[in-house]
Amino acid sequence: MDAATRIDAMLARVRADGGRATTARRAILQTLIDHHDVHPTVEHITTTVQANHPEVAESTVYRFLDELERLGIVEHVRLGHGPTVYHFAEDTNHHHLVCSTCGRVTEVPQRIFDSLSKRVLRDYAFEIEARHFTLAGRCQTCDEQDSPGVHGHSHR
Amino acid sequence: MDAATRIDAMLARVRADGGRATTARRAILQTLIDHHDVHPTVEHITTTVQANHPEVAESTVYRFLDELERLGIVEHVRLGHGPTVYHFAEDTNHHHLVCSTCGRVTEVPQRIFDSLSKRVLRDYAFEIEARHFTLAGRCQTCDEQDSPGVHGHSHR
DNA sequence: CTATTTGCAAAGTCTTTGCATCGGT
DNA sequence: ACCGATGCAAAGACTTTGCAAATAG
Repeated sequence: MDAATRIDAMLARVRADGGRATTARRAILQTLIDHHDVHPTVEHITTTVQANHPEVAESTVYRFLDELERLGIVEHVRLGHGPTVYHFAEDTNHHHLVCSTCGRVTEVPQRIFDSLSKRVLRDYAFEIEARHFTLAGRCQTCDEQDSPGVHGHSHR
Repeated sequence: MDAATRIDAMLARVRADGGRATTARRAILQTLIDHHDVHPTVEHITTTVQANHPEVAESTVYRFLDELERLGIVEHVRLGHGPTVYHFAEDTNHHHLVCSTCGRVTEVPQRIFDSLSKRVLRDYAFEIEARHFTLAGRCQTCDEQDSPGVHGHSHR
């Protein structure tokens, strides 16, 4: 499915909810698609959109992302100390490992979590929200870089 | 180990790092101990401390928590849209399931995550930081309350 | 005594909101 | 035309920082 088609499909859901398909919204969705691999922030999205549509305001991005989240199209995660990052929720068949040193995102399939989810549901009567399976850690590259040091103070 | 002893032990680590044991710091640690089950925010901690020490400023709490985190004594988590919450890092043998509806925290033992961690390390060369194993979801009580609705919009 | 810590206030960062105007349907 | 969306600016929530005074060691 190409980007234009995906955008139309998502805007169809927006309209089904009483929302409208505007230029700014198309551009925001385009940016989300183009940068889906970097978990963009609102600032990142706004700057990118403004390259072609200089008038688009940050508040528009915030408001549309809220709406997309309400519709279940995107999710947000707040890692570390920085601003919130957004990504599509539709990618329901995989989750993310975010390296807390280099920020690289590794995708892992949902099935990795299946047995854990089942066990927690059975033993603790708690249904984990799959979309919050974003886990922090260290990728191999960063781990090798300063493995001599044991503490790994990052001092933010 | 009683609270006074735990506080002394933690202040000993602070002093070993060149820090000092002050009244405000004792009160903050006492509050962290008393409220360890609710993942307190800075505001929560400050208000509690101020009951006995009205002069203690919020900035003091922020600064001391930063230091405790740097020393590996506490960790922070940012869930949903609200402020950062803090908890002891020492509780290394369990993790938290936080209900996104009622906020209740369920503790689960570390071993639940062991096989997942190993698998991710082996297959993806990624070492998950155990302390970020806080997972969101729905507890049974909340799940039963509005199970008829399928979507469960929470509107933040 | 000296270096760290504190309270206070100001500044900073990220996010939300009010409102007149604009634009999609 | 109608009602939702937008830009802008202001306000809000949370956090950090500067600095002189206070205090631990």
